[in-house]
Amino acid sequence: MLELAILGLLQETPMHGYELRKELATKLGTIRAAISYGTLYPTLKRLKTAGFITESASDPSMIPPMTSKRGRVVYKITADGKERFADLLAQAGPETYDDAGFGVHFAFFSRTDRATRLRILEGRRRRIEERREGLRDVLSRAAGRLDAYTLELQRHGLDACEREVRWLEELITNERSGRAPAASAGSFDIPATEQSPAPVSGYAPLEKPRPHQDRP
Amino acid sequence: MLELAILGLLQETPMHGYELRKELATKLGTIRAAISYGTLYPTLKRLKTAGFITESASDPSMIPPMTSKRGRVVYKITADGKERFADLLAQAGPETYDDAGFGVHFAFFSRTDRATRLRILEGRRRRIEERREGLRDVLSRAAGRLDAYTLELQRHGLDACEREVRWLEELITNERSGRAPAASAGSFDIPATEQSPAPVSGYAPLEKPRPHQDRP
DNA sequence: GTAGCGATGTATCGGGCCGATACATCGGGA
DNA sequence: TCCCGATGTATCGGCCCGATACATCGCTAC
Repeated sequence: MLELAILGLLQETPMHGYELRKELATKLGTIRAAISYGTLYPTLKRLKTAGFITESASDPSMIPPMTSKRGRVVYKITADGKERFADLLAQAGPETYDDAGFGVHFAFFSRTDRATRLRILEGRRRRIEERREGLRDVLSRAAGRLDAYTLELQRHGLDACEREVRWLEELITNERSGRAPAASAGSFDIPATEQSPAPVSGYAPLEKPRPHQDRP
Repeated sequence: MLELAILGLLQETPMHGYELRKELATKLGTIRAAISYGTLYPTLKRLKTAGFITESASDPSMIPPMTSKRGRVVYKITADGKERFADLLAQAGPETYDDAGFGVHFAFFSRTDRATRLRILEGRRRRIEERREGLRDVLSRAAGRLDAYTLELQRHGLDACEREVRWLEELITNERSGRAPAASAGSFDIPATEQSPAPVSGYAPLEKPRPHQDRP
């Protein structure tokens, strides 16, 4: 799952590890607070071995800091990596519908075609509905066997499930009618670039590629 | 974290692995769908090595099935294990406040004294508030840099945070005023045993110990 | 001026947890 | 009778995390 996220970010612009972690944190802040380096670096190594990314020392012309010793390493996606990213984006296994997997896929929906978006949203809805039914069963059947705190936990979980199903329903409706996802709480507006044609989906904006500056 | 949950369930009644997994699933259904055997059995082995539980073949008088070969293994908590459980319940590290850790602790709140309950609820609230602030920062500062789907994800996450903070606030208020946690959505009532004095908290009920029957 | 501190930066290690898999028995329906 | 689903125990490879180590840079405080 992390593989998809890394490939997705590197598709926008090359980066070094530290930067990648920060971008990951802001893009996936809802899913996972901050990715650990103990995960990030081994994953990068794996991706490099698989030929999906290349690592290169940041070109010396751009470094005022880091005189020598151990320079920072800039990671860059390869053609194979882009292909891999597209594959991962489109294919949906069971792990696509758990909390982490769905979050990552959703975060890259602007690079996903509408059919896939709908498939994933519906798969996720199904998953949450199952969880919801499980909780309802427990609450109705096993209520007498559980203490008040456990019951309160289940109730809160059930509530969250119902809320998420409604959210997904709304998103699905929007997708079908071809509208952008900016449904609720309209206090933040969408950048004007949104109207310009985007590579895959036709309306969702890419991040404007910050030019990977080392120092301004 | 799983260690705490297993010890907690075995405190109620001895069980074998399969049963344990099912109980875990209903008690922690909100936290984690179902614990994997690839986690459960190694953990049980670890607990046994540490002396917190003992494993014994289910007594042959109770087995119509499983003629011989490989009988089921019944796990039982030891005195050390009970002590360990109490320790884990009371002490609160950083991992106590993440999603999984908090959920497990909360599920055993009926065996936790009120001071600890309050400490944990407040720690969790703090944690969620931090996440919430992070999301607000992203939404206000980096809004222009992110696409509409990513923004929608953050908005939904922020919403969930705010909701959870309110829930925690309610629980904290209840704790301070000495009320039971059955606040919202009162369609399920609390078993009558609740009035009887419980070991630690004074009012929250233990599960009624099902007599661990193999076949009725 | 210089000492320290926080941000930037790369990397490894042990351990927890997961999904896939293997193996074995039992009851019941096709 | 035969197979399927539930019950049951167990291992293996792999992902991911927290802790830890090490090194540099820029700023502030003394």
